[in-house]
Amino acid sequence: MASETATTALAHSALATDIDFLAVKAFTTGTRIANRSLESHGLRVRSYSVLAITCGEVPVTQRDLAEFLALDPSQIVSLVDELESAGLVKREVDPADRRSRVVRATKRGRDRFAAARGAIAEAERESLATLDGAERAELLRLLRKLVFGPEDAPSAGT
Amino acid sequence: MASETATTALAHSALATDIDFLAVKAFTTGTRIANRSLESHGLRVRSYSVLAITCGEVPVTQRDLAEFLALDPSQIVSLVDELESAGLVKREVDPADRRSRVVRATKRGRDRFAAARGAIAEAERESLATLDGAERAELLRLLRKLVFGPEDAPSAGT
DNA sequence: TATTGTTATACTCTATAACTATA
DNA sequence: TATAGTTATAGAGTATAACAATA
Repeated sequence: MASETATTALAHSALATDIDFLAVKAFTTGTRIANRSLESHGLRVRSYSVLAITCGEVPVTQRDLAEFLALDPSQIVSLVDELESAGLVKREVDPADRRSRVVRATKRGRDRFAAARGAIAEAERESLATLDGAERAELLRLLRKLVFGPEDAPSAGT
Repeated sequence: MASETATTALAHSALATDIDFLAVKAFTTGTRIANRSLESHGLRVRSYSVLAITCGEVPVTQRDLAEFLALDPSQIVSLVDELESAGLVKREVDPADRRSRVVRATKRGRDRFAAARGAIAEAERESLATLDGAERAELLRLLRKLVFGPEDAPSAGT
């Protein structure tokens, strides 16, 4: 069977020990699943990410969003445009600095997020099905250290 | 500072415990670094991946490549076109099934791969700098289990 | 002079559908 | 009829550059 040949070839190639390659392979599949799950909520992973952050307690500007999503400010514009025209977030001029726009989720946005969050959790269960609970926890810990750094890593919480 | 606000907001959002989100964030950065490292070798991560596999001992068809890179066969066509016109791989008609093309690295392709592999290793060191050796090993183990499954995972080797 | 948001553009990646040649 | 490879196309993501309003 071709698929057996494929797996064999991959397992014997240099890529089998390339963390970046394996990660991209695993998580592009994860993104695909997540995008399908979000489709019925009118979102994709990127717009979901923006919505999730604006649903938090800390007020954020578009510049803030660009920074930690590691996207160019111009990309944030279209994401916020999209969410705003759907009535999920609104832009507010920052009185302290009238160049800045603080982006906040509306009531409707928070409701949408709550529903979409369930879809994301389900997608994650699917894409991480081969890992047990302890392994997922460890994977989460390693990723947090990668993203937030050794010190800044927020505690895992409850 | 805005960047502190950004990290704080992210750490307090629902995304801080979303494995897929954190993984995508961590490894799109990794891909960016890897692409820059490969630039001087005339490759990108996707063409590097194809080249890496065709440098392995197991002969692979384009269909095989599509399968384990999780790309559409039509995307493989342009990747192989690109590598072939650079003289790094060549297509051979499979005598057993003349529909299939076996893709093999040329001598030049293997040399290029050897050089590029060093660049990839360097990029990986950079993108995983916050993890120590044991953590990288564990991350690799978890990713292999995700990609190859619990049984098919090739042994980590030396 | 520097920064926030915006518009514009080009290139890469992702996702499908249809076609050809072989089986 | 089914499969391997190919061509074509449209939409999403990535990367830059330039501009207006504000600091």
